[in-house]
Amino acid sequence: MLEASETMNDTVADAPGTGYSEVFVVDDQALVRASVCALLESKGMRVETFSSAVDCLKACEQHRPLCIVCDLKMPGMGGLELVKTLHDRGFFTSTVLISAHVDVPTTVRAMKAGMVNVLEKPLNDETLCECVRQCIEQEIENKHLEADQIALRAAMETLTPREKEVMQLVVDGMSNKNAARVLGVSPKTVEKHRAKVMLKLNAGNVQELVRMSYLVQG
Amino acid sequence: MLEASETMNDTVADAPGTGYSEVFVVDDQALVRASVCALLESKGMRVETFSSAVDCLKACEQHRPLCIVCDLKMPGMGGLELVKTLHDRGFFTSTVLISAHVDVPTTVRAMKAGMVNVLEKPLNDETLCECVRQCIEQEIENKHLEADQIALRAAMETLTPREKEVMQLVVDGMSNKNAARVLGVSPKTVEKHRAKVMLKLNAGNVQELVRMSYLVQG
DNA sequence: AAGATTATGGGTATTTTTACCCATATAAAA
DNA sequence: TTTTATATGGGTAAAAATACCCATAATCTT
Repeated sequence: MLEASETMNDTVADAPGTGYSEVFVVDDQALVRASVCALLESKGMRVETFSSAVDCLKACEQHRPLCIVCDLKMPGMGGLELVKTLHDRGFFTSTVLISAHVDVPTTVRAMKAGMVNVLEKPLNDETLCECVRQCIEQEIENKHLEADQIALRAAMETLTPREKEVMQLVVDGMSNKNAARVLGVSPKTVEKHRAKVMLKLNAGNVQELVRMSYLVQG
Repeated sequence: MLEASETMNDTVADAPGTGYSEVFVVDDQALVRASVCALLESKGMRVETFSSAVDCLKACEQHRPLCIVCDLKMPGMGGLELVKTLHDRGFFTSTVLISAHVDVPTTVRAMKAGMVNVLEKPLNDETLCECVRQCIEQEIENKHLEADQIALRAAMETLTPREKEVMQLVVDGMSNKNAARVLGVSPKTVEKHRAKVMLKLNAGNVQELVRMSYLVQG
């Protein structure tokens, strides 16, 4: 059984060794949940189980695992929609789909949706373990990069609407004078906003600002 | 002087209407080749067929199609190795895998190798056509992006070694004064090189320069 | 040998950016 | 109600970038 993870809701620090679950297992069948959980825990992984995709989504809001193992067909939201929803929210956690009777078109759709693997039931224990292990390894690699992105997004959130507008115009290469004309305000005001943006994002020059803008979006 | 009509094959202009084959069909069975070819040609596509992966590879050297339809199992090189080889050579042409008896693990491997779709034999005519049509559409989209990149790379090639150095320092956010100190030259010289870079790359401001730098590399 | 390219440097002037200072008005929060 | 955040604007001065002009020396090409 799982316990002790109710009072914590930090978003970044969930590498191995912090007490957080590394793997989320989502399946409507209690038997599958139990067996997969037991298997992974026997390999030393911290596992949390959910009986539905929505429960998993809620938990992901609080804490991101390093890997998600989910079923294709579940009452309500299925595995495919789960991954799509996570991706829409900016969570690109490696997800493995498991199911009985998977066909080729479904597999293709799953891979296109962003699944890293599709495994058929009955599950081969060794295959699943190896797959999850690889997911976790790769996910830890990505953590540092993502941490930078999260910090940057947080800093961006401190920008006021007007400051965001000015930032976009600056990133697009507009001079303060032209930006002022576009926004219908004095160049002095644009300078003020621009300076505030640089300060809040801790950017030393426009080049950094452009790079930051690229990092969070296209 | 240049003879444009003969040397334009390997770069940009092979969109529909130029007389080149849009689709390459690779299968060791003549019957499959013939039927797939007939089907696609009946939809107005220009098709070229190959009985082996190596023949297809050779043809790709001369001219890149907009889509490749290939079999999984063939004598010699199979469909998976074909795509991998193409990707290794920098050709990311959308490829569709067709085969009888495809299983889920193979499908996963194919998708990871970069296939855009996997279809089972016997083929559904409508499905295959739709799939190829989508590939072509997307590939044409990519052509323009790639064309931009190629043009940019060409422009970058016109930069002298020193200009490239200066450009990198500028993109990294260094002021002319600091760049001059790094290079051990006068700020005036850096200004000169910088101006030349902006002119040669047709960049209106530093922001554009940073974006260009991002477009060609990381 | 003549011309082009590359790399170097200076002078002058304008524009742009940045860093300080000053201020007011409005709406939301304490 | 006072404070805070947001958005607005001005003045001044230094720093940086840009746009022109001028030049020399080495190397490479024709």
